[in-house]
Amino acid sequence: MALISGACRFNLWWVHVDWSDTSVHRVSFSKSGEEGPVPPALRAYCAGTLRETLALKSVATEDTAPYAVVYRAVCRIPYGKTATYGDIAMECNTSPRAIGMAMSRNPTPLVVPCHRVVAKNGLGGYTPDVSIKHALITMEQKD
DNA sequence: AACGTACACTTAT
DNA sequence: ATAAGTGTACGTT
Repeated sequence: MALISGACRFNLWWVHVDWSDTSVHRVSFSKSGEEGPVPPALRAYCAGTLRETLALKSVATEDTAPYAVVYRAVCRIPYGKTATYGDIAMECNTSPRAIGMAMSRNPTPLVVPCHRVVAKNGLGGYTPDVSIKHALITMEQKD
């Protein structure tokens, strides 16, 4: 199976996706890009027409992946809602710091909705830019 | 309100 | 094998 590389636009950003027909391998953001093939569900999500958690498989949730357990817990966060690092940590029987590390190393943002994980007191951080996180949360919470 | 420490885990030396 | 870093949380000052 060949890897497909494509991109679609979200807000003011481009979402680059490396994926096969069955699972997503890598998702990244940049300010410029070119239209290309992306999973239909992901495209719909970026367009704001898919109002639920992506059901795509990600390499991040494979059993062999380091933070698989954490990523699965993150996927459990319902669309439009958020959880704190502490919440996830409790679910995984781990510490908030491990969650932060897992999120920062998340190979597939969006597919694993790490943007729904926020700090207890506010937004928390995000790479490459918190504005993406904010835009995503805003989009999910708007009617 | 600010500071320090503890939490679990990964990556680099 | 050891040390330090990480998008935190909580208790104490």
